[in-house]
This record gives sequence, structure tokens and C-alpha cells, in this order.
Amino acid sequence: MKLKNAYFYTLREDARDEDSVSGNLLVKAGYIKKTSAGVYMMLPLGLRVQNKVEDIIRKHMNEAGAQEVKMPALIAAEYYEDSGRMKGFGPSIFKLKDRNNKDMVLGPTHEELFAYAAKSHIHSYKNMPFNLYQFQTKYRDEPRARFGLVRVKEFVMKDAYSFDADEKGLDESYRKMFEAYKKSFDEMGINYRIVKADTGVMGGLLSEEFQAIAPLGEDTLVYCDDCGYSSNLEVGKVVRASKTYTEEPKEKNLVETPHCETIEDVAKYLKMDMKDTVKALLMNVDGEFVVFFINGERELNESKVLKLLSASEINFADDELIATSNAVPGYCGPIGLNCKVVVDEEVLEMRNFCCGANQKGYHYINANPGDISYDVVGDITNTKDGDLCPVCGRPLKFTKGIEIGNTFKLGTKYSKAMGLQYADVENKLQDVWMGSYGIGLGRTMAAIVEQSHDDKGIIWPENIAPYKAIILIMSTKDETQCRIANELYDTLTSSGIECILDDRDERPGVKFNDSDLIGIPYRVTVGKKAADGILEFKKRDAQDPEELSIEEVINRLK
RNA sequence: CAGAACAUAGCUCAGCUUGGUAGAGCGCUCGGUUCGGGACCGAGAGGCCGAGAGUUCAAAUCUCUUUGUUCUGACCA
Repeated sequence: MKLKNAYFYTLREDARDEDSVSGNLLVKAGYIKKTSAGVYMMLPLGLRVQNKVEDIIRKHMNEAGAQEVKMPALIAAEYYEDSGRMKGFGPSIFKLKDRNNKDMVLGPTHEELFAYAAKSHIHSYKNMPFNLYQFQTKYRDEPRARFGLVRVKEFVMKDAYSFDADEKGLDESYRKMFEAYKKSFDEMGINYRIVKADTGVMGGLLSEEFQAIAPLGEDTLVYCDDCGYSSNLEVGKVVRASKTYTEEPKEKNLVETPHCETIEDVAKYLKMDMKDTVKALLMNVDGEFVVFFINGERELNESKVLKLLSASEINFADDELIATSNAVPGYCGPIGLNCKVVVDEEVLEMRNFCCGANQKGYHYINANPGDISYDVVGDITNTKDGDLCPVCGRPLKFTKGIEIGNTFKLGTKYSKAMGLQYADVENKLQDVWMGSYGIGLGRTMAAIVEQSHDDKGIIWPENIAPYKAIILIMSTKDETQCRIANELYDTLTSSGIECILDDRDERPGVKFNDSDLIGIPYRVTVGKKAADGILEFKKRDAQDPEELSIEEVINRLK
């Protein structure tokens, strides 16, 4: 690409409405442009990067034996009604009607259609295994788009689906995809960690996430360097450091705690440690009023709760629901409460804790497990700093991650819903075992920029940079410089090395800064010494340039 | 969905409190001087002040409504 006659621009100032480093840099460097919240244009440079990411994934998908297809984005709503996910996705699914008033959706994910497509091929166990994949635009009406390309309403995803006759087959298909993912992300130069995750809306047997390590990540990853255990915060079993609660139980005591509506207030007022308090969470679980009691310094884990109670939805309870009990918001406690009560395992081990008294302005101190009544007990909180590895018992470590890929062993959930069956050796009908595997392309781009940039701009890893090299002409009025730069550009281009020629009539400083901002891995400067056959060669992240002959430059780039 | 902030030139913003001819820097055009890390001088082009209603002799400025964007939370493969 020769810049003089190309669609190319950079911005000199930070984008006002970008809240992440990667979003700002990609906008500033002219890779993407926001059209509305969570919807972006892919400009020429941006599309080239996305295509590189796509090509790498495609290569590894094909190597793993998957076949590429393309499903529509516009889909009749009935497919999602049949699988029950119209409800599951709820308001996150884009709904529309065609001119005949038929309900349609913009596909948020494609399990249903792939299962439907698989029906045409699967009749007998002899028709499996196989694996189909696509690169498709997904639409999700996210409650809050943010962080540039990290959380958007429209994005391209690579999604793959495997079909097997039994669980053993699924295990093998899953392993192949898992390996293909590792190879893909390794090739892109991403620093990532694989964690166990919640199966969420997808359902199924197992979910693992590929998380790019980045401080702005929306997920918290928990891992253990000693045994290799790692999981998303949302699923890890809580193993507390031992010997926390050894005191002898005392007699409970009612104390006045005026205007202490939060557990922080109470702890401060009574000069207690938060870890010696029990807090209440007043929730609406599928329409039923349920109060949860957990240690004051922990957080309720909603997906663990849903699993424990076999429920599908959990929200904070509204005043009307709370009024069905004697619970007093701010002073709710597990002693003498007349509604469904769920306690965390930890609470039953605590000694002499503080909790609400179900009277406005009063708490108990020195309460003990023997004082309380409850309906259900379980592990219902998030792992936190100080907890131990559930496998080897050593202290856990924490980091933030951006979920760039996800693999699911779906089992037979969708094949059952979609009636996807086959005849086995004994001519008996069996459900097909499915797996699904996704990678968000834009999110992967964003994660790479989050991991690889400096104060001047993006630093693309070589394999996904939009171009490998950029050639700067210092003075476009100097005919020798122009000739040498153009010859170099032609030589490189014709030997398949993608490069940019900055032949704009700009001052050198502008060219240096733009070249750093857009993050091309290698920079060749054609300047004063070009007439003597000497060019400057600099890697984007190197300190100083080196002087090389034209031949050497070509060799270094090959 | 709840709370809050913002919306003025292509970009980043001032002006609003106290109503009275639409502003700056960058970018853009033309001329000149420059030319190895976002140069300088001069002359220009460019805005229905997000949209709608109201108050007023007069509204970018005050009031209400509405739309969009962003933030905090909720939510979220």
C-alpha cells in the first residue's frame, strides 16, 4: 500500500469516548471507527488484522479436519424457540419481524442451525464424527457495550461444532479443537491461560475458556502455579485457609447498631473485622423470596446458587417480595427468619459472629451456628484472595483475563432439543454428542493490543500485523530517495512481503510517529545515506535503528 | 433497568454561572519559509451550538421533553 493515494488517517488526540487502551489506540490509528455504542466499522488496516487472525484460525481448523460453512445471520425465531434459548438469552437477542409478521432473530450463536444442518447428514453412526465451522457475524444486545472491541453488539466469531456418536468420540473431537486453539493463539503471540468455566446459557458438561491475560479483563482467573490448577473465579470451589475458626462458642447478645445498613457500617460501628460478620442477601430466585447468608467479606456466586437450587434466574428481591417475610433490609439475620434460608458452608464453621437481628437498628454479636435455622447449605461464594488451591492446597493466585475463546462439551442437550438422532450398530436410535467451540476475532485483536503496546502506539506481533514492514521516504523531493524506496517496495511486494510505502509529502516526524502508532513490526527509513546505498532498519520495539545495505534489508525481511 | 455526567467546526475542547453578532488549538485549502521525531509566518474555507417545545424584545446560554454517548451499578458465552 502506498499511503499517498490510500485511505489512511491517524488521529492526533485520544478518542473521547473510548474507555480502554486498545479501543483508543485502534481508533486513533485508524483501524476501526465507532458507528454507535458497541458497533464498529472495520477500516482497511483493521480488516487486514482481522483477516490475519481469521487465516491463522482457519489453517488450524482445517488441519484439525473441520469443514468450513457459512450460516445466515438472519434466522427464523422458531429455531431458538425449539431449543428453549429464546428465553435463555432473553433481552440479549436481537428480535425483528419480516413483512409477513414472521418472528426473526439476528443470530447470537449458532448451535441450533448447526444441529439442523447436521440432521441432513446424520442417519447412522457411520456418518460421524465430523466437525463444521464458520466465521460469522454474531449479534448480541449487550446491556453495556464497552472497552472498544472487547464487548460489542456485533462481532465476527469463529464457531465450530463437532458431532459424535458417543461421549468417547466427543472427548476426542474436543481434544482436537483444544489443540487447534492452543496452536492458533500461540501463533498469534498471545499470552493466555486456559481456565475451567461455567457452562452458563450454553449448558452441557464442560466449559473451558482461553483467557488473554490483561488488567482490563472482565473475568477474574484463579490459578495455582504449583499444580497447574486454573479456573474462572465463578466456578472454583472455595477452600479456605485452615484453622480460621477455633474459638469456644459464647452466648449471643443483642446490641444496638443505629443507622448501620451495610455490613461495612456494622463492622466499623462495632469495631469488628468484616470476616467475623455474616451478611444477608435478599434475593428473588425464580419468583421465590430466598435469603442467603455468607461471610461478611465474601461475595455471593450466582451461578453456584442457580446450580445448587436448580433455579434459572436470580435477582435482588424487590420491596414487595421482601414484605412477604419478617426480613428487615439492612438488619436481616439468620436467627428467627421466616422464609427460605440458604447458608454458605463457611457460616456453619464460624464462631461468635455478628449478624442482623431482624429488628431495625439491632444486630446480634457472638452468634453461633447452633443459633440459626436454615433450609439449604452449600458452597455459594466466590473464591477470594487467601483461599487455597482445591487440588493441592497451596495459596491461589489471581489475575484478570479477556475471554478470547471458549470450548464446550455440550453433550446431548441440543441434539435432544432439535431431535438429532442416529441409528447405532443395533439399529437403536441414539442422541448425537455435540461440542461447540468459539473464538471472537475482534476481541482477540483487542486483547493483543492490550498486551502489546507502548506510549507511542500499537506493537503488532509479526503474524497478525496488517503489514510486515513500512518504508519511510524522508524527503519526497529527493528523487534518489523516492527511486530507491519505490524499487525496494516493488521488490518486497513482488516477493510476497506485505509492506507500506509512506510516500506522503509529510515531515519526517509525522511519518515516524504514524509508523509507531500503527505498530508495523519493521521500519525501513530511506534518508540521506540512501544515495550511498545505506538504509535504516528498525524493529518496532527496538531501541535504536541499525544501518544496513539495501540487500541486507531485503534479506532481513524475507 | 437504576443513578450520574456529557452533547458547540473533521478531531480535542472553551463559551453557559450573570441571555445580546459563534470561539481556540490541531487538522484542511492557498502562498511563503522550512525539511531526520507530530515545524514556522501570512491569508482562507468550515458550525441549524444533538433534536423538539417553552420562557423572553432577544436563547449555545434559562425551563421541560426527547435522542445519543459515556461513567457507576445491575446484567453478561
